[in-house]
Amino acid sequence: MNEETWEQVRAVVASIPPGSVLSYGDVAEIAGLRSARIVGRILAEDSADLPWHRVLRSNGTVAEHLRQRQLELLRAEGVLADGARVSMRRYRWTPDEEPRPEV
DNA sequence: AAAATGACCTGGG
DNA sequence: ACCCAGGCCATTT
Repeated sequence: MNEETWEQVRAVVASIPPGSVLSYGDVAEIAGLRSARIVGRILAEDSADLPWHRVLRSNGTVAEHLRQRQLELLRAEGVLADGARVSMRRYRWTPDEEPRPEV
């Protein structure tokens, strides 16, 4: 894993504002990578000082072993999950977006 | 060197 | 909702 992409990915994740989320694939795309797996791998390795909970699967679910923790952290900033699934429609972040329309 | 393993994604039936 | 196939790619067996 080269140093550069590692920092790229971290920078992208760090830039996600509270109350919004991105998928692993989104992060990969923004960071200029071709694989979402790499993003997951980097976060798995070291996510200590990042808002890692704002990154989830493209379908709004999260990995089993993180489910409790991640949804709780998201709930704390206003991102509500319907059961095990977060609505990407509502919370997905795009850098230029305006206030989201209701439901 | 070859195969398995992930905090993954997309498209199809 | 379900299952499956194929793509993805660094790291570890």
